Amino acid sequence: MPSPRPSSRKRPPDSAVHQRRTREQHAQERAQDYVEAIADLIAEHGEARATDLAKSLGVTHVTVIRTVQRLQREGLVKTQPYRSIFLTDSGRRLAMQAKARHDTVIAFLEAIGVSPKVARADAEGIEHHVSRETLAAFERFVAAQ
Amino acid sequence: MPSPRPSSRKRPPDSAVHQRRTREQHAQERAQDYVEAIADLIAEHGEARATDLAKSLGVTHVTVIRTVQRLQREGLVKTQPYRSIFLTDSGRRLAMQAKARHDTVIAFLEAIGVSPKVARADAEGIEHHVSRETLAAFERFVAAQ
DNA sequence: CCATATTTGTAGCATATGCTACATTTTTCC
DNA sequence: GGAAAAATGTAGCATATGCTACAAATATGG
Repeated sequence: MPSPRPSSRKRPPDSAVHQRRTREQHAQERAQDYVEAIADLIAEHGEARATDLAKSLGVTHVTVIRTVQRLQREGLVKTQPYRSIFLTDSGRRLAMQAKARHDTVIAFLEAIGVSPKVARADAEGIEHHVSRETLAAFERFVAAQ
Repeated sequence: MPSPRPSSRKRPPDSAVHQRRTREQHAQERAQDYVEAIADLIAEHGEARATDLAKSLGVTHVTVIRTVQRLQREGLVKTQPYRSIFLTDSGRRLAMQAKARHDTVIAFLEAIGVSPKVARADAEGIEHHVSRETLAAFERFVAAQ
């Protein structure tokens, strides 16, 4: 007869599945933040430089350079030494998706009465953890206001 | 006259402040997940063992052992070699706070029409990024249903 | 009581991401 | 045109957190 202990289950408990999913979301999070920040800088200034990205993201230029190199390996950005940073088609798509999610979360939080300032701050983290279903519920709610 | 470039500002841009806050939240996230999982195991089985934590969290027992050692250094848990894992008063308080936030986020998502299954999955990540103000808005919304 | 199974612990590997220090390159300004 | 400032790049440090492999300790069952 099966013991109530999680260790006796064949199927991982939901908590493990959820935790793993959250970690996978974290693994994508940095890339999304970077491509979104790059897209913002390009839209606002025509170009994205490491020094500006560093300021937007609150890290040193070293961290930016390292991470941009990784994103280039992953095909999300394109850059050359001492040149601006550009988004690839993949990177642009990811940036648009991330921004859309970001904006939806902000709109939703404001719709339930959260101040714009706090909504923007909280959205930064929340945006990476909302599933399609939750996002759709947020959109329905905002549309119904 | 101030330049529009972020690099000319004396005050870091909001984006940098938000990003930094999100990273700080991530730094706390693992500790909260662990103490919450430990509290759950103790409540359900009377004790928390590394092997059970590993299954709950979806990682190997090695990762659990390492992280529990860190949490012990941080005063959140107490354990000895080959013994069960216990929460300190600090750890217990953190677990309760984390669980309360977790439960509020789930209740709220369900209240806006998200299925329980998806609500639980999304709450896992969202719970770490909601400020007090946002949580209060969630609670008001749930109470008004 | 002992063999086997399970759990725990260590070693050493990996990636990610943060930093300081310093060197090199580019840009700016006089 | 050249000095100074700013930006970029590398080296090497750090922590966190994931893993496999293997060894040691404990628990279980016959």
